[in-house]
Amino acid sequence: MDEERSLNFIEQIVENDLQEGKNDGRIQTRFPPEPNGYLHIGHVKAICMDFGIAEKYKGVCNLRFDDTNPVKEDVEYVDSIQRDIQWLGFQWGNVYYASDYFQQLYDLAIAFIKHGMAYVDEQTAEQIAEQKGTPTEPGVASPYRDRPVEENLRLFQAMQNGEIEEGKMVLRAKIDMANPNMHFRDPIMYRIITSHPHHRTGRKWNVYPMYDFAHGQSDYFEGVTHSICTLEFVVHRPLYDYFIDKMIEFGFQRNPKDVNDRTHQFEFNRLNITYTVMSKRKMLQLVQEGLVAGWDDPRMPTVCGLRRRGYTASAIRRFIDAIGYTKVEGMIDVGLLEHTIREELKETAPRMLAIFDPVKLVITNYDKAGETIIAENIDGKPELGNREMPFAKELYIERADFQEEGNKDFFRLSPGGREVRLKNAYIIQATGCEKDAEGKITTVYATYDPDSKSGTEGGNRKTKATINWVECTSCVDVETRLYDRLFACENPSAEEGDFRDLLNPNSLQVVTCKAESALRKEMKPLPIDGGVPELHHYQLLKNGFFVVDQDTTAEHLVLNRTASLKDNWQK
RNA sequence: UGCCUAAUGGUGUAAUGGUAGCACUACAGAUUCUGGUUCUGUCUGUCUGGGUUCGAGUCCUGGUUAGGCAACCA
Repeated sequence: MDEERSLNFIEQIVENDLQEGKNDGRIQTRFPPEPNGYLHIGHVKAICMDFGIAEKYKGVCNLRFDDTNPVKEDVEYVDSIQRDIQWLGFQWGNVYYASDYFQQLYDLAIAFIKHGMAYVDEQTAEQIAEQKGTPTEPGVASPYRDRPVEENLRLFQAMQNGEIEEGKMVLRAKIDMANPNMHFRDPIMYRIITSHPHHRTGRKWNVYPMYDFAHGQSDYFEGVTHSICTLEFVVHRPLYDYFIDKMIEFGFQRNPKDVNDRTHQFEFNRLNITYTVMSKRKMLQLVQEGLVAGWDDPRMPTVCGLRRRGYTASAIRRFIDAIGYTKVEGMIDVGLLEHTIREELKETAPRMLAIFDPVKLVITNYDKAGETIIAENIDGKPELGNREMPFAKELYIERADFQEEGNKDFFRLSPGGREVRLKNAYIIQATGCEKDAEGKITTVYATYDPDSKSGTEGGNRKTKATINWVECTSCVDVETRLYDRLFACENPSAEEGDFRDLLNPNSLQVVTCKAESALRKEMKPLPIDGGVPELHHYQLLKNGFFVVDQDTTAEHLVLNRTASLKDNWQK
């Protein structure tokens, strides 16, 4: 019997609403990104919530682009957002745009004016900000606050007709300049934008609604029942409700039979992860200043970055599932994200041998030619197939696997020391080494036991260590990009000063290693599936999980390290 | 000197008035043809004062601390 997983607080609200028969048992959510950047893992948390609730309670989740600010938005982002959501494995009901509602919102604004609840303000942005007061002091009224309705109507129409210069006038809701909630101090409903065409409506509109005058109404027009967002919008909720109340009052009611058929906003905690930044502004800066290679740089917390790093959609979703939803603003250890991808890849990623810091090993008593070893892709999982490994007298091994002077804590090769297994092959024993003029070891010598081959009866002998090797003539050079955390400190956003000074200088290390010949099959351009390069994962034994990078060509194989293996052998 | 949120091991999250549990991390031991994995075990927690109750992490109340709110951004 499975332990019943407890509901998060949003699911509890939804189940209560369902029990009470709200909205006729209808569940509708939406994911409302602004198309002004690439999706990051913080968005994924929202996506899993919005789509997850709809899926779980047999409702629908629509994708709505909140495209009310043409200055910052672009179709490029519309496309990438859709691609990323689909890659994550979610399916929306419809694609909507806030710009679909520009006419309705304009009509609604006219209604506000006619009811004496909105006015055109001609002050500068600075003057308006100044009059807003502070959280502890009330604001003061604009001199234009009591303009006659007809004048407001005329001026607002002039704004839309393009007769007024950008920045010269705004439409404000007439609410309460002394309200303890700053958002109620006559919030701006509309501003003029003529400098940029809208990516969908072109030059049709010269006035554009602000978030607070667009978001709730858009939810309402669509029939959203649960409008779920992050905690920083808690203070907006009263205004969200206010505008919808007025809209119903003014006869813009969606379902005339039922005043309770309406949307409510709920808020959960935003995702913060150690050693990274999640702000679009900072991420944009990293990209534009070339501090990372692009939005899909494998160090970036973007969906495309994580994907290029080798994170699978299922691992990302399991991570989101593991961290949960609450109202506590916390900081998630990036180690948990790494744990989820290791958990998956350890079951699925074929193993390969590669040598990162090679030294030649000569097996002095080996004289066979053309020997090939058959190795399982994953030990103990024959169903995942096997591969061929050429074996010969001369191999490369890791420099760190040989010590001229061993000790009891060192399990690997040293002259006269322990017997050591060559992975999937023979047991050897070091006999000595050769050095160059600087004293650097150039060759290690060993003898092997011909009866100790893996898989044979004589091969059952235990050794304390097993080491990596590749055969010298067949191995292939592979560029590996070894990634580490982007920032050197846990919470870059909390530090004083410029966040760029906190970058980890060693977040990318490029090393060419010698990998076993089986990896040659990857030396071709990566197939593209649905606009997204396919992910081919490997574990380079003892080194970590790697994924084939899209820079790979027929001549040049590039592997990104997704995550290292845990290493308890440090001292 | 405002309004709004919140506070459970190092981190994240459960417990919905009735045994403070799970995951990650850390540490120890066992296993292992990866010093990985796996298994076993250990450490560590209800912000604080008062109240209600047979019983409070949970309810009430005072405090403390942290975060959000003063864009013609979303």
